[in-house]
Amino acid sequence: MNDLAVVGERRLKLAGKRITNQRKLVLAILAEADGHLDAYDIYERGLQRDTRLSLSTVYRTLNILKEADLVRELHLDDEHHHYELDDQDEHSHLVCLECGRVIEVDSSAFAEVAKATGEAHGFEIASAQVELTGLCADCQQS
Amino acid sequence: MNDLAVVGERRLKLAGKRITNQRKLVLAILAEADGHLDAYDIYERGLQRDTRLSLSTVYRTLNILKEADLVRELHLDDEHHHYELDDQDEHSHLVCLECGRVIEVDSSAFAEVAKATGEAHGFEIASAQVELTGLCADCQQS
DNA sequence: TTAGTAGATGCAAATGATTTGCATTTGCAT
DNA sequence: ATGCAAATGCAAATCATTTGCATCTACTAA
Repeated sequence: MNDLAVVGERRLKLAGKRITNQRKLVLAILAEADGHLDAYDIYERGLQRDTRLSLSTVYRTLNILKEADLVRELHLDDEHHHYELDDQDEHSHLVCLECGRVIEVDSSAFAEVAKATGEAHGFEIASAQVELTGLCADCQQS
Repeated sequence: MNDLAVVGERRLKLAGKRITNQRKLVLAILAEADGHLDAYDIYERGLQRDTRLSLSTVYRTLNILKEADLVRELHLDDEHHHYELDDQDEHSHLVCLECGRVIEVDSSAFAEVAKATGEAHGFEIASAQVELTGLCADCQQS
């Protein structure tokens, strides 16, 4: 099992939550994935390992993980949400309008600007969501 | 009628769309508002001026305006979308986690970083959505 | 200016993601 | 090991958004 999942369990317990098989499963899937899964993706992958998993539990678990700041909810498109473990390392998403490909890019530069922007308005920034859309290299040739 | 609404009508016509009373109404409401309306807000305000307006038309109109790059769809929370006229001037949103207040801030600095980030990955950036969350000055005192 | 028509609208029903009520199961503290 | 509050599965409920269809209307061509 991935380190990130272990950390997740620790933090869940700390938040007074029980460590159930389903929660371990969701955490493990999120930790193994390279990111951007939606609830149904997680449900499908989870079912392959344990038939004792329902879509509602996936949603409930995601909400708990979100509240515990263990996962981030992304708005990559407006169909449904996507989720990824919040591993604290600064990155944002580049979404190709043509092929839908999503790549992660370092975004420490954005974080700095965010902090400065917040300060200028008396805000204490908790998080910055940056979603960039455009055309990827491949799709620019059409 | 606001300049922005006039520009909107011109661009709608250019896109081969008809200028109907309902579309004028939605544009006018968006132009007058200081931003961040959701579909229902627009519907309610519209009804006060013209009973001939349905919620579906508001949604259909918003989608058309979105495709014509006349409005931006925001993801300020995960309840529903918010919309604002895309007046081309660079700004992003600061959302207070406590009171929900939303303020607009200049974001040309983000735009620059976005462009550079895109270039570094062969992407041609079309738009950058930046949503910052945190605690506003007032709410920090609690 | 007017008639014809494709495009737009209203209404109600459909959709689809997410949430919830409730009976049953299961972590985990004692 | 035991008990009970928390978690789960299922199906039904929600709620934002979309869509089918009959009716209406903006705009084009005569």
